[in-house]
Amino acid sequence: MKKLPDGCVDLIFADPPYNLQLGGDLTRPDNSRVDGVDDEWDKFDSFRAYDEFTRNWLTEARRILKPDGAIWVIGSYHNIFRVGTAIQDTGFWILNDVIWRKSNPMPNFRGTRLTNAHETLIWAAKSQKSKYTFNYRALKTSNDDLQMRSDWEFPICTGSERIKGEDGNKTHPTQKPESLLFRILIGSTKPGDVVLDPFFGSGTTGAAAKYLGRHFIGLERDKTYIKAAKARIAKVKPLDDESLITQPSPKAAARVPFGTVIEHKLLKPGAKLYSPRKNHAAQVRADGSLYVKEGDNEIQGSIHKVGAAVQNAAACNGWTYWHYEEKTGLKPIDFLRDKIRKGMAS
Amino acid sequence: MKKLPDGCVDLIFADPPYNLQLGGDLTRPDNSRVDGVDDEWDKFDSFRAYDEFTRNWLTEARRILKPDGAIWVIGSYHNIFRVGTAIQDTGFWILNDVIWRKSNPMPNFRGTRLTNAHETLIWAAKSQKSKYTFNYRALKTSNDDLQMRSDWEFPICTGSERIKGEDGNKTHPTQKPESLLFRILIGSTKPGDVVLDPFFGSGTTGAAAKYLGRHFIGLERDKTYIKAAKARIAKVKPLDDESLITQPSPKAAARVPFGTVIEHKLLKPGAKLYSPRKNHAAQVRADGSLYVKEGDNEIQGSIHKVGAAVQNAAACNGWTYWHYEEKTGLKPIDFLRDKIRKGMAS
DNA sequence: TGCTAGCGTGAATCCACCC
DNA sequence: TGGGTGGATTCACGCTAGC
Repeated sequence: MKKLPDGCVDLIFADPPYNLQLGGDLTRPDNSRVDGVDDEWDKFDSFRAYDEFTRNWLTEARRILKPDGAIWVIGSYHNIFRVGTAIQDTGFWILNDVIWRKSNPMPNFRGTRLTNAHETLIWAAKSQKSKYTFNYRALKTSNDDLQMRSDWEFPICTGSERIKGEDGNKTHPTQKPESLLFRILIGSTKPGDVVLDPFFGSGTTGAAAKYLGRHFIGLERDKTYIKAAKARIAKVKPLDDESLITQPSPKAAARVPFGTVIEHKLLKPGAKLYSPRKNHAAQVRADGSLYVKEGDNEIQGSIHKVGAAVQNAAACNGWTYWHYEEKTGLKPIDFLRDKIRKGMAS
Repeated sequence: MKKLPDGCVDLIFADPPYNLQLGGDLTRPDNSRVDGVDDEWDKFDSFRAYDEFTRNWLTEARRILKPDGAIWVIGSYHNIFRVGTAIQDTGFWILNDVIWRKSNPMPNFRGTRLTNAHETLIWAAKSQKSKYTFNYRALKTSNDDLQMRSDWEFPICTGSERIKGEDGNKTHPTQKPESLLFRILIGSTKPGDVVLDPFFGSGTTGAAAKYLGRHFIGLERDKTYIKAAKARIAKVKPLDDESLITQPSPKAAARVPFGTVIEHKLLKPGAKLYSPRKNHAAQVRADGSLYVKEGDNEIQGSIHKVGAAVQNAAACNGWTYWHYEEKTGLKPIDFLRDKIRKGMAS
């Protein structure tokens, strides 16, 4: 990185080590072992050591950037706050933080915390005065003519996109999806721009850059990664100039869990719900569970579980089974979900 | 804040200011006045002052927390990286970062950046050792029986919930939605817990806490805000106790050793237990141990140890692994434990 | 060839209590 | 306080084997 001249690249994308601090082994409920990140390159002695590492590469990165250049950095809660602080301290000007919402994250197997379902990206210009590249129209068009938001949904990198060695194991533990890099490059570079990735890894940045007609420089220490990245990028066929348009992904209806209905106060805790024929009644609790007492039998759980239990059925769609009382009669709680979907609830 | 004693609150929710006007003119370390023309110095001093402010209140917050207490802090990219770094440096242990996805964010009118459609929350325990409160079941139930993720969608605070002055203008610039606080309190406090909000503002924390049967302490300098918050909270009607019961964790249930099942004669010594696919069989002994003989291999021990051994697994939950035979087919012995817990066994 | 059930796996700071 | 043990704990999706 030190060998590169001042002001020679338009954009930097960086996926630095996250400084994860994992304990012992983690197993899934089926006793299989989770293959975590235990590589040497992710080990730092302290926050201070990580901060020094971060400031060093960010300072070099800023030197190499053109005056109107910009940087993207990705991370998780383990490191992103330290990276963000260093970005501000080294003179970059933050433009947005962007959330990559994973459509298929790994669950929290022990039920000890929330499912870690996102990663954070920081987009920053070299300085407050930089006239950074932002292809507003392109992103808006690809988003069904709505302004592109700061939260992006993509699946994690799996299947045939994921690079595997001869042994069938993943070559790189943290390969990023190309779709993520596509959007970044489409939104913040022009064709012909030079993109630098100082933590090249499996070469996702290079593959996306070549595909989209951008030049790239990739820096990487590990020879296995370099070899895999070279082979991968060699296979990429650049798009012709006219095809550099992204396709919007059709979105399914937003999922609205029952707890949301209570959080919106469309139903209050303590409210009564009824089965269609009113032969079963349940009480709503603050946490979004239902409670039924019939004789000596007490049941509690989700609207679906409790609905199934009172009917002695294997499964039940609580949204259509449970009803609330209105002047005009019973209405299914699905009606309330619909209100939220349509934005009719404040 | 300095007046509160050590270790007196269970949870802290903080929405710190991120404007850099912290009162008084900024001065350099050498006491010379900051010249507004010198951007770099200005920026540096601003960040330094903000960091000092942040570290001060976080240190006090940590002192006031009980050993097993936790903190939530909300912010945007202007300040959250500095806050997150300070949280780590003052000894808190980050549990999750959570994204509040705004369903109706303010658009970016000039089209110069992405629509800023989210804010970031950090959830951290007082220390790595803290046994923080996490109502896993409650959140999972309210999320239609799926683990709660780290990205939450709520609308911004508008309409009748938004507090307005006599002039019709909003009283507080960044009033948070009660639904957000609702989920935080349901997920990470118990009824009767004490919640502190050191930047009380319009009192959303107090309103949600009172509604959910939690005590609260609110700190605020601005008299207008105090008055508005008091009036607001006075109107809140607390929920009744029954609605506040949340889905209990199985861990909280009384422990029933396997021997008890035999003592209750729900299983007799000598009875046979089977694995789910009936490929392993074990014999129940009077002392509550199991015995398995497969070829020359003899295994004995607890239901868990023997279950793990026959599967060659590191661990096993014997209650769900071993089944007994009934007319209708195999049933897990967990069913018998449930009978005892419910007092249905003689 | 087509469909399905079952298996594998992903940047993870992943247990609690008793003695 | 450290070791032993009871026993709680998973979502989405791609691939494969089998019918």
